Amino acid sequence: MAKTVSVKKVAVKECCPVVSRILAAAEKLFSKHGFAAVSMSAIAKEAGTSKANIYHHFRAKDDLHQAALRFAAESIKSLLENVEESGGTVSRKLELFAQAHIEGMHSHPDMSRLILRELLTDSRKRGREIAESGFARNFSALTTLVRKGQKNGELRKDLDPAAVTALVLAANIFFFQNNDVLRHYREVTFADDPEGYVKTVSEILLNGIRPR
Amino acid sequence: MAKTVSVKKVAVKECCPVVSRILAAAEKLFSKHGFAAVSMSAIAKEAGTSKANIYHHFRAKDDLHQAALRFAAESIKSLLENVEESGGTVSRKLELFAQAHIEGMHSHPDMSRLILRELLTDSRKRGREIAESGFARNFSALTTLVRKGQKNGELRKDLDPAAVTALVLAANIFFFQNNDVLRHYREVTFADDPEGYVKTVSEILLNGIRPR
DNA sequence: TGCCCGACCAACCGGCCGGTCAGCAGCCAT
DNA sequence: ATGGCTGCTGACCGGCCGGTTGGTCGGGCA
Repeated sequence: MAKTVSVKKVAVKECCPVVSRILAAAEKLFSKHGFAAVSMSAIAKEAGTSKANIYHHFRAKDDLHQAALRFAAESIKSLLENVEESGGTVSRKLELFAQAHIEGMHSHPDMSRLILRELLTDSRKRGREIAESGFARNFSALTTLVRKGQKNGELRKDLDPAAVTALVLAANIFFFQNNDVLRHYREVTFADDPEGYVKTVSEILLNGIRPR
Repeated sequence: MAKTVSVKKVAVKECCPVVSRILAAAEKLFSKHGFAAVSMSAIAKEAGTSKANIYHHFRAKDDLHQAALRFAAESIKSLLENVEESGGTVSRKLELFAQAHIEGMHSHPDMSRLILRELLTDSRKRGREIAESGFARNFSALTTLVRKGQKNGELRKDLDPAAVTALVLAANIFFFQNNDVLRHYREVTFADDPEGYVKTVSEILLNGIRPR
């Protein structure tokens, strides 16, 4: 009866159809409106079940949020795995990573938004570490790749690899988060063309905006 | 008695001390926890007044949120005004803008977070346009600057000016939003040094990460 | 002095919140 | 048939929510 906050299910993935429906509903609503703005009734309605049934499968609202977050984070495998084995220059790998990263966010917008939202929420919050873990995986993999490029002379050695990594991720996350806003600026033509955006950004990062 | 949703005060700035205290409290709490997660009682407590008194000055919770947002957005003057008259190359001006931009966010974190939070919230929402307006001002001023640099040959002409602008803003906003997360990555050394971060980023953007 | 008006507040309202619980339909083993 | 087990539900709870109300207080003004 103690107020334990441990997570009920370890492998929560697909024990039964209603659970994954609940998780999908939670993911969708939490990512769109935020944790506090979504009621359990709303989630139940979206999942096509009853509120009590959610409490049959999850201990509390916070547990459900954690589970949805964990489920989303699990699905983010290291994007560099496929890229690494593709052969080619580090520059090329960087662009491929960026391409895969932005495409991944685009095809799983709810998951991505859920994680990003948690990332920039108040620290100290439970679940923050889950969001961070997925983020950290990509960050450190990218940094390693940059270091390799510096070692073999393909990239400048006088730059902080973490700063390069931050720039690549920043460009992608910015595009994903602010797409709706950017879309109706007349200066912006790339809002519906993530691939073109990544190409331009890669070109800028690799060769700079000053003429060579 | 009609359910009008117009804003009560046009110049809401400092009609009386308690109003600005309420606005400051709203700005702080909304930016930290989000609209739905903050109760009027909490704002009243933070502002050192009563909930009823807030409703004496603002029609509804949403009105208060709007007012706080408007107040924050008003204070964002075009950061390029001072930069423009500084003379110097376009490259230098770009770096100065970035420096001023990140410093502005750093010294008014609540305002910045409030606006950024609103920016990435569900479209259709009232108040989104307020957040967009401040964003748009900086975006289009920066784009103009980039165009000027392209015209006088200082910057490459084959790059989309909006993409360059997006990259500059992305780098800064990413740094500001994710600072707490980045801080405890061992690869990251620039978390407490925004000036150094901007310098590195500017160098990358101007000259690229490939050796010349 | 008397009065008026805006700033302010304690107490309250209906309603929705997260969370609980007794019990029901179906199904399998006995 | 029957008793228990599982997956699930409608009805309900106390509490907090956004918002209202009736009224106090104090300074300008006649």
